[in-house]
Amino acid sequence: MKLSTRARYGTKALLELALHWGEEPVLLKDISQRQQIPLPYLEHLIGPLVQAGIVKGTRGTRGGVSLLKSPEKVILSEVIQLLEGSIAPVECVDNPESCPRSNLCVTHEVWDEVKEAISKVLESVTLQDLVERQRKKDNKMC
Amino acid sequence: MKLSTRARYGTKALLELALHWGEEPVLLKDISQRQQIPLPYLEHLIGPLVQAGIVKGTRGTRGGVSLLKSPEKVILSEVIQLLEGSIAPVECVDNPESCPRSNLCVTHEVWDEVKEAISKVLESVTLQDLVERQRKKDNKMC
DNA sequence: AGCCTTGTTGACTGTTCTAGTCAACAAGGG
DNA sequence: CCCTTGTTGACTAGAACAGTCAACAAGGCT
Repeated sequence: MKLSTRARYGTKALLELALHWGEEPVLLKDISQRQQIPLPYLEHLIGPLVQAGIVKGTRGTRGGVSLLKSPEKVILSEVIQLLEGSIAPVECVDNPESCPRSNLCVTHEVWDEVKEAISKVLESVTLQDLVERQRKKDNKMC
Repeated sequence: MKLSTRARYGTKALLELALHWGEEPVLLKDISQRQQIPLPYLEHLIGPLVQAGIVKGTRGTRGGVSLLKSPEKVILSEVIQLLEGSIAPVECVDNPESCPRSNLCVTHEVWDEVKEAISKVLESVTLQDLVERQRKKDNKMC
Protein backbone atom coordinates (compact mmCIF):
# COMPACT_ATOMS: atom_id res chain seq x y z
CA MET A 1 0.00 0.00 0.00
CA LYS A 2 2.89 2.35 -0.55
CA LEU A 3 2.70 5.36 -2.79
CA SER A 4 5.39 5.34 -5.47
CA THR A 5 8.09 7.97 -5.42
CA ARG A 6 6.75 9.12 -8.77
CA ALA A 7 3.63 10.34 -7.03
CA ARG A 8 5.49 11.82 -4.09
CA TYR A 9 8.12 13.58 -6.16
CA GLY A 10 5.47 14.71 -8.59
CA THR A 11 3.36 16.43 -5.95
CA LYS A 12 6.38 18.05 -4.41
CA ALA A 13 7.45 19.37 -7.80
CA LEU A 14 4.00 20.72 -8.52
CA LEU A 15 3.85 22.36 -5.12
CA GLU A 16 7.10 24.07 -5.95
CA LEU A 17 5.60 25.34 -9.19
CA ALA A 18 2.44 26.46 -7.46
CA LEU A 19 4.51 28.54 -5.05
CA HIS A 20 5.84 30.40 -8.09
CA TRP A 21 2.52 30.67 -9.87
CA GLY A 22 2.41 33.77 -12.04
CA GLU A 23 6.14 34.33 -11.89
CA GLU A 24 8.99 33.31 -14.16
CA PRO A 25 9.35 29.66 -15.12
CA VAL A 26 11.21 27.54 -12.58
CA LEU A 27 14.31 25.60 -13.54
CA LEU A 28 14.10 21.83 -13.25
CA LYS A 29 17.52 22.04 -11.68
CA ASP A 30 16.15 24.25 -8.91
CA ILE A 31 13.19 22.02 -8.21
CA SER A 32 15.56 19.11 -8.13
CA GLN A 33 17.74 20.80 -5.55
CA ARG A 34 15.05 22.29 -3.37
CA GLN A 35 12.95 19.15 -3.21
CA GLN A 36 15.78 16.65 -3.27
CA ILE A 37 14.72 14.93 -6.46
CA PRO A 38 17.35 13.46 -8.82
CA LEU A 39 17.29 15.72 -11.87
CA PRO A 40 17.16 13.02 -14.57
CA TYR A 41 14.34 11.36 -12.68
CA LEU A 42 12.40 14.56 -12.35
CA GLU A 43 12.62 15.08 -16.09
CA HIS A 44 10.61 11.96 -16.62
CA LEU A 45 7.91 13.05 -14.23
CA ILE A 46 7.38 16.31 -16.07
CA GLY A 47 6.52 14.60 -19.35
CA PRO A 48 3.11 13.25 -18.34
CA LEU A 49 2.26 16.49 -16.56
CA VAL A 50 2.93 18.48 -19.71
CA GLN A 51 0.84 16.15 -21.81
CA ALA A 52 -1.99 16.43 -19.32
CA GLY A 53 -1.91 20.19 -19.74
CA ILE A 54 -1.08 20.86 -16.12
CA VAL A 55 2.39 22.16 -16.78
CA LYS A 56 4.17 23.98 -19.54
CA GLY A 57 7.87 23.80 -20.37
CA THR A 58 9.81 26.55 -22.12
CA ARG A 59 13.24 25.78 -23.50
CA GLY A 60 16.31 27.84 -23.95
CA THR A 61 17.83 30.52 -21.76
CA ARG A 62 15.43 31.86 -19.14
CA GLY A 63 13.35 28.81 -19.80
CA GLY A 64 12.04 26.40 -17.23
CA VAL A 65 8.75 24.90 -16.21
CA SER A 66 5.62 26.64 -15.08
CA LEU A 67 2.11 25.76 -14.02
CA LEU A 68 -0.44 26.05 -16.80
CA LYS A 69 -3.62 25.63 -14.78
CA SER A 70 -4.18 27.80 -11.76
CA PRO A 71 -3.30 26.07 -8.47
CA GLU A 72 -6.84 25.81 -7.19
CA LYS A 73 -7.82 23.94 -10.34
CA VAL A 74 -5.27 21.18 -9.87
CA ILE A 75 -6.74 18.38 -7.78
CA LEU A 76 -4.36 16.02 -6.06
CA SER A 77 -6.22 12.89 -7.06
CA GLU A 78 -5.73 13.83 -10.69
CA VAL A 79 -2.00 14.16 -10.20
CA ILE A 80 -1.64 10.87 -8.38
CA GLN A 81 -3.69 9.04 -10.93
CA LEU A 82 -1.61 10.54 -13.70
CA LEU A 83 1.74 9.55 -12.24
CA GLU A 84 0.86 6.37 -10.47
CA GLY A 85 -2.12 4.92 -12.26
CA SER A 86 -5.36 3.97 -10.59
CA ILE A 87 -5.85 4.59 -6.93
CA ALA A 88 -7.79 1.37 -6.39
CA PRO A 89 -6.12 -0.96 -3.88
CA VAL A 90 -6.99 -4.00 -5.96
CA GLU A 91 -7.37 -4.54 -9.67
CA CYS A 92 -10.94 -5.80 -9.57
CA VAL A 93 -12.29 -2.58 -8.09
CA ASP A 94 -11.66 -0.89 -11.42
CA ASN A 95 -12.51 -3.76 -13.73
CA PRO A 96 -14.81 -6.24 -12.04
CA GLU A 97 -14.49 -8.43 -15.13
CA SER A 98 -10.89 -9.16 -14.25
CA CYS A 99 -12.13 -11.39 -11.44
CA PRO A 100 -14.83 -13.86 -12.39
CA ARG A 101 -15.92 -14.21 -8.79
CA SER A 102 -16.26 -10.52 -8.10
CA ASN A 103 -20.01 -10.75 -7.81
CA LEU A 104 -19.68 -13.45 -5.14
CA CYS A 105 -16.77 -11.84 -3.40
CA VAL A 106 -17.49 -9.84 -0.27
CA THR A 107 -13.97 -8.61 0.28
CA HIS A 108 -14.39 -6.75 -2.97
CA GLU A 109 -16.86 -4.44 -1.27
CA VAL A 110 -14.37 -3.51 1.41
CA TRP A 111 -11.61 -2.71 -1.06
CA ASP A 112 -14.08 -0.52 -2.85
CA GLU A 113 -14.83 1.37 0.34
CA VAL A 114 -11.12 1.84 0.89
CA LYS A 115 -10.75 3.27 -2.57
CA GLU A 116 -13.61 5.67 -1.95
CA ALA A 117 -12.06 6.82 1.29
CA ILE A 118 -8.73 7.53 -0.37
CA SER A 119 -10.38 9.30 -3.29
CA LYS A 120 -12.38 11.47 -0.98
CA VAL A 121 -9.27 12.77 0.71
CA LEU A 122 -7.27 13.28 -2.47
CA GLU A 123 -10.14 14.94 -4.29
CA SER A 124 -10.54 17.47 -1.52
CA VAL A 125 -7.00 18.79 -1.79
CA THR A 126 -5.76 21.19 -4.47
CA LEU A 127 -2.35 22.67 -5.07
CA GLN A 128 -3.72 25.92 -3.73
CA ASP A 129 -4.49 24.19 -0.43
CA LEU A 130 -0.93 22.96 -0.25
CA VAL A 131 0.41 26.43 -0.96
CA GLU A 132 -1.69 27.92 1.82
CA ARG A 133 -0.62 25.29 4.28
CA GLN A 134 2.97 25.89 3.31
CA ARG A 135 2.70 29.64 3.81
CA LYS A 136 1.03 29.18 7.16
CA LYS A 137 3.77 26.83 8.24
CA ASP A 138 6.51 29.18 7.09
CA ASN A 139 4.98 32.07 9.02
CA LYS A 140 4.89 30.09 12.22
CA MET A 141 8.61 29.62 11.99
CA CYS A 142 9.38 33.34 11.95
CA MET B 1 -1.06 1.93 -4.01
CA LYS B 2 -1.90 -1.68 -4.61
CA LEU B 3 -2.66 -4.11 -1.84
CA SER B 4 -0.41 -7.16 -1.95
CA THR B 5 -1.90 -10.55 -2.69
CA ARG B 6 -0.76 -11.58 0.76
CA ALA B 7 -3.32 -9.25 2.26
CA ARG B 8 -6.04 -10.20 -0.20
CA TYR B 9 -5.49 -13.93 0.06
CA GLY B 10 -5.19 -13.64 3.80
CA THR B 11 -8.53 -11.94 4.26
CA LYS B 12 -10.24 -14.38 1.94
CA ALA B 13 -8.77 -17.29 3.87
CA LEU B 14 -9.87 -15.82 7.17
CA LEU B 15 -13.33 -15.19 5.82
CA GLU B 16 -13.50 -18.85 4.86
CA LEU B 17 -12.54 -19.79 8.41
CA ALA B 18 -15.04 -17.38 9.89
CA LEU B 19 -17.79 -19.01 7.86
CA HIS B 20 -16.93 -22.28 9.63
CA TRP B 21 -16.53 -20.76 13.08
CA GLY B 22 -17.37 -23.28 15.77
CA GLU B 23 -17.25 -26.23 13.40
CA GLU B 24 -14.52 -28.69 12.50
CA PRO B 25 -11.14 -27.36 11.36
CA VAL B 26 -10.97 -26.49 7.68
CA LEU B 27 -8.38 -28.09 5.42
CA LEU B 28 -5.84 -25.75 3.86
CA LYS B 29 -6.45 -27.69 0.68
CA ASP B 30 -10.12 -26.75 0.75
CA ILE B 31 -9.45 -23.07 1.38
CA SER B 32 -6.97 -23.17 -1.42
CA GLN B 33 -9.53 -24.61 -3.82
CA ARG B 34 -12.53 -22.56 -2.77
CA GLN B 35 -10.69 -19.26 -2.73
CA GLN B 36 -8.33 -19.95 -5.61
CA ILE B 37 -5.14 -19.58 -3.60
CA PRO B 38 -2.05 -21.67 -4.47
CA LEU B 39 -1.71 -24.15 -1.61
CA PRO B 40 2.03 -23.70 -0.95
CA TYR B 41 1.51 -19.96 -0.91
CA LEU B 42 -1.39 -20.17 1.47
CA GLU B 43 0.71 -22.16 3.88
CA HIS B 44 3.01 -19.21 4.30
CA LEU B 45 0.18 -16.86 5.03
CA ILE B 46 -1.09 -19.02 7.86
CA GLY B 47 2.18 -18.82 9.78
CA PRO B 48 1.92 -15.19 10.86
CA LEU B 49 -1.78 -15.60 11.63
CA VAL B 50 -1.02 -18.48 13.97
CA GLN B 51 1.71 -16.56 15.73
CA ALA B 52 -0.64 -13.62 16.17
CA GLY B 53 -3.09 -15.92 17.92
CA ILE B 54 -5.84 -15.38 15.36
CA VAL B 55 -5.77 -18.89 14.00
CA LYS B 56 -4.96 -22.36 15.29
CA GLY B 57 -3.65 -25.28 13.27
CA THR B 58 -4.16 -28.95 14.15
CA ARG B 59 -2.11 -31.58 12.41
CA GLY B 60 -2.78 -35.13 11.44
CA THR B 61 -5.93 -36.79 10.19
CA ARG B 62 -9.05 -34.69 10.70
CA GLY B 63 -6.74 -31.78 11.25
CA GLY B 64 -6.91 -28.43 9.58
CA VAL B 65 -7.05 -24.79 10.52
CA SER B 66 -9.59 -22.97 12.60
CA LEU B 67 -10.26 -19.51 13.93
CA LEU B 68 -9.07 -18.96 17.47
CA LYS B 69 -10.62 -15.57 18.15
CA SER B 70 -14.30 -15.10 17.52
CA PRO B 71 -15.06 -13.41 14.18
CA GLU B 72 -16.31 -10.16 15.64
CA LYS B 73 -13.04 -9.74 17.49
CA VAL B 74 -10.89 -9.90 14.37
CA ILE B 75 -10.48 -6.43 12.90
CA LEU B 76 -9.48 -6.15 9.27
CA SER B 77 -6.85 -3.51 9.87
CA GLU B 78 -5.06 -5.89 12.19
CA VAL B 79 -4.98 -8.58 9.53
CA ILE B 80 -3.72 -6.28 6.81
CA GLN B 81 -1.04 -4.86 9.01
CA LEU B 82 0.05 -8.33 9.97
CA LEU B 83 0.38 -9.61 6.43
CA GLU B 84 1.40 -6.50 4.60
CA GLY B 85 3.11 -4.27 7.11
CA SER B 86 2.14 -0.72 7.83
CA ILE B 87 -0.80 0.83 6.11
CA ALA B 88 0.86 4.22 5.73
CA PRO B 89 1.16 5.32 2.10
CA VAL B 90 4.61 6.75 2.71
CA GLU B 91 7.40 5.80 5.04
CA CYS B 92 7.66 9.13 6.83
CA VAL B 93 4.10 8.96 8.13
CA ASP B 94 5.19 6.20 10.49
CA ASN B 95 8.67 7.46 11.31
CA PRO B 96 8.96 11.18 10.74
CA GLU B 97 12.66 10.86 11.56
CA SER B 98 13.22 9.01 8.30
CA CYS B 99 12.75 12.29 6.46
CA PRO B 100 14.74 15.23 7.79
CA ARG B 101 12.40 17.69 6.11
CA SER B 102 9.22 16.20 7.46
CA ASN B 103 8.54 19.20 9.65
CA LEU B 104 8.80 21.51 6.64
CA CYS B 105 6.97 19.23 4.29
CA VAL B 106 3.31 19.95 3.66
CA THR B 107 2.63 16.93 1.51
CA HIS B 108 3.38 14.89 4.59
CA GLU B 109 0.13 16.13 6.11
CA VAL B 110 -1.89 14.92 3.18
CA TRP B 111 -0.37 11.45 3.24
CA ASP B 112 -1.20 11.31 6.90
CA GLU B 113 -4.82 12.14 6.18
CA VAL B 114 -4.90 9.40 3.57
CA LYS B 115 -3.60 6.94 6.09
CA GLU B 116 -6.23 7.95 8.59
CA ALA B 117 -8.96 7.53 6.01
CA ILE B 118 -7.81 4.03 5.14
CA SER B 119 -7.45 3.07 8.78
CA LYS B 120 -10.91 4.28 9.58
CA VAL B 121 -12.43 2.00 6.98
CA LEU B 122 -10.36 -1.04 7.84
CA GLU B 123 -10.87 -0.62 11.56
CA SER B 124 -14.59 -0.57 11.13
CA VAL B 125 -14.79 -3.99 9.50
CA THR B 126 -14.56 -7.29 11.33
CA LEU B 127 -14.65 -10.84 10.04
CA GLN B 128 -18.15 -11.08 11.44
CA ASP B 129 -19.21 -8.20 9.20
CA LEU B 130 -17.82 -10.02 6.21
CA VAL B 131 -19.65 -13.19 7.18
CA GLU B 132 -22.94 -11.34 7.46
CA ARG B 133 -22.46 -9.63 4.14
CA GLN B 134 -21.65 -12.96 2.58
CA ARG B 135 -24.77 -14.63 4.00
CA LYS B 136 -26.94 -11.77 2.83
CA LYS B 137 -25.48 -12.03 -0.63
CA ASP B 138 -25.96 -15.79 -0.77
CA ASN B 139 -29.61 -15.46 0.25
CA LYS B 140 -30.32 -12.99 -2.49
CA MET B 141 -29.20 -15.51 -5.03
CA CYS B 142 -31.77 -18.15 -4.01
C1' DA C 1 25.05 32.19 -38.17
C1' DG C 2 26.61 29.80 -34.23
C1' DC C 3 26.72 28.75 -29.44
C1' DC C 4 24.74 28.03 -25.09
C1' DT C 5 20.96 26.89 -22.28
C1' DT C 6 17.14 24.25 -21.04
C1' DG C 7 13.41 20.95 -21.73
C1' DT C 8 12.07 16.20 -24.15
C1' DT C 9 12.51 11.56 -25.21
C1' DG C 10 14.02 6.87 -25.33
C1' DA C 11 16.99 3.17 -24.16
C1' DC C 12 19.21 0.98 -20.56
C1' DT C 13 20.64 -0.88 -15.80
C1' DG C 14 20.58 -2.31 -10.94
C1' DT C 15 17.99 -3.41 -7.18
C1' DT C 16 14.30 -4.63 -4.55
C1' DC C 17 10.06 -6.91 -3.73
C1' DT C 18 6.59 -10.28 -4.56
C1' DA C 19 4.47 -14.35 -5.89
C1' DG C 20 5.12 -18.72 -6.13
C1' DT C 21 7.66 -23.45 -5.75
C1' DC C 22 10.28 -27.31 -3.65
C1' DA C 23 11.61 -30.00 -0.17
C1' DA C 24 12.46 -31.35 4.51
C1' DC C 25 10.34 -31.68 8.95
C1' DA C 26 6.94 -32.09 13.07
C1' DA C 27 3.03 -33.86 15.08
C1' DG C 28 -1.11 -36.31 15.59
C1' DG C 29 -4.59 -40.47 14.26
C1' DG C 30 -5.65 -45.08 12.95
C1' DC D 1 4.27 -47.97 11.49
C1' DC D 2 2.21 -45.34 8.03
C1' DC D 3 -0.65 -41.79 6.47
C1' DT D 4 -2.35 -37.30 6.89
C1' DT D 5 -1.93 -32.58 7.63
C1' DG D 6 0.27 -28.35 9.24
C1' DT D 7 5.09 -25.77 9.79
C1' DT D 8 9.26 -23.95 8.29
C1' DG D 9 13.04 -22.49 5.49
C1' DA D 10 15.57 -22.11 1.26
C1' DC D 11 15.18 -20.99 -3.26
C1' DT D 12 13.73 -18.98 -8.01
C1' DA D 13 11.49 -16.29 -11.66
C1' DG D 14 9.66 -12.25 -12.89
C1' DA D 15 8.01 -7.74 -12.50
C1' DA D 16 8.17 -3.14 -10.96
C1' DC D 17 10.62 0.74 -9.68
C1' DA D 18 14.17 4.15 -9.06
C1' DG D 19 17.59 6.02 -11.21
C1' DT D 20 21.20 6.93 -15.10
C1' DC D 21 23.06 7.97 -19.73
C1' DA D 22 22.96 9.85 -23.98
C1' DA D 23 20.94 11.84 -28.05
C1' DC D 24 17.82 15.36 -29.58
C1' DA D 25 14.73 19.65 -30.09
C1' DA D 26 13.87 24.31 -29.50
C1' DG D 27 14.49 28.83 -28.09
C1' DG D 28 17.53 33.01 -26.58
C1' DC D 29 21.89 35.71 -26.95
C1' DT D 30 25.87 37.73 -29.09
